[in-house]
Amino acid sequence: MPRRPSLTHLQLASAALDVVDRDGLAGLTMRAVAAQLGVSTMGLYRYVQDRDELEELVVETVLGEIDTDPPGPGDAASWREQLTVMARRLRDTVGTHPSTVPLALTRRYRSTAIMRWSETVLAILAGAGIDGERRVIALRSLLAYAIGAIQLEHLGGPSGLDALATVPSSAVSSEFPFLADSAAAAAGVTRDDEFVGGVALLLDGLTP
Amino acid sequence: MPRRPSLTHLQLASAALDVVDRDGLAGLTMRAVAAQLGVSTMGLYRYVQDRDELEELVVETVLGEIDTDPPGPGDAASWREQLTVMARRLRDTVGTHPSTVPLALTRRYRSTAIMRWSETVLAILAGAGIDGERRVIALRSLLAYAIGAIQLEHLGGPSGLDALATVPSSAVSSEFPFLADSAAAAAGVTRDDEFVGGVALLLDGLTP
DNA sequence: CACCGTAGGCGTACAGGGTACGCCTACCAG
DNA sequence: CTGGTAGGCGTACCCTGTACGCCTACGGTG
Repeated sequence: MPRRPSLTHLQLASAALDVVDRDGLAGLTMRAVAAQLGVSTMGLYRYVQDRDELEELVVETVLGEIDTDPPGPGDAASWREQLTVMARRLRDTVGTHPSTVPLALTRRYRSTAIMRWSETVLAILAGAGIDGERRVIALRSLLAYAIGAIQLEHLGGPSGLDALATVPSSAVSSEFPFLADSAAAAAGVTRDDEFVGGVALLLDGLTP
Repeated sequence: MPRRPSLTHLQLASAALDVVDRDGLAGLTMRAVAAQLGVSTMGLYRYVQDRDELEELVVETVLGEIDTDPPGPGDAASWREQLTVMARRLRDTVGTHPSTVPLALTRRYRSTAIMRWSETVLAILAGAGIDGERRVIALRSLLAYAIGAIQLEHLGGPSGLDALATVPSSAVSSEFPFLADSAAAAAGVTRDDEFVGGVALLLDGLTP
């Protein structure tokens, strides 16, 4: 069995991640990644079937950085706090590589990292006495909320709140009075407040 | 001012939407849309700056189909029911064109359709006596949840619940016991239950 | 130590894709 | 009838992803 492979999947993934972080998602090209590695373009196809598989690798790498250990009772006493920590970890980790957000969230992925995250969340929910279908819905809701919130945060809030806060044109104000009003109120809400606030709503809903 | 434009933006948009619904997102090509309209490829650039703008047009068309009239008291008496109706409308409309989901959710859009939706939601929230920053967070949370849920639904649940439900391999079961258990419980939960269940959690959180 | 089969490595080439550019042509004012 | 204006589009270019086939390094065998 002559000639060992000279690259590892991990090298591939982090090279690709470097490219994305530097040149944005549009810059993620087989040629660019190959150049980053000092390898010929086609060399990549030794390690990856497809450009698709390369993207999957990037996503897995990013998601793999999520700390999925159960939050120790030291860090967070109540299950509410523990779930908040988990949600934050997901958001903060993905937020470290903003350009990969569309990738991570659009891709049809069956990520083991997300499965580990889900497993820990389910364990916390179980500890809170939430079971059966109720627990299924809780997990999906938390995940759905986190995904959507990350997206809104990084792709420019389509609610228009941010934009309206900076440019409250009177035309907009008259057609969307509530939106204009909310834009003003939104000025006092940080991204973090917003994210954690939404998590709190869900958790309130879970609390009997 | 000789020669009127022979196409309207609406024609462009619906041709593009036809292409997407037929050939999937990958089939959305300047050439394909042009062919659909019986026009030369470059003809499209009379109406659209960019492929990007074409995609925006598609997104706006889909989102424009959302009914953003306030749900009449006839349809839904309580504000909870009204908000549920609004969330459902968003989800159901986007679900009509599944291929556009990555587009609608990935794109950095400042959609007037979403603004109209937001305005109506804010009005309902105001009617429920929810004001100020609390209302901002409520809107963002509902929107974030809806976006994430739509995504999970159409891009293959990354929680793996669906996959696990059909293939509960023992290896997975032992490594992810809670996930395996939840997969079984998930079998009894329909997509609709799941979506509305998450909305209910948020609304419970909003109810004092 | 020579050799050769095997499997990794990569250069070339091609089929799409987006779009810049410039000519052609239909229309309307005079 | 005619000239100018602005829409319409064919051509051509560059940039992707990737199929294909040669080249080369290695390690077991004689």
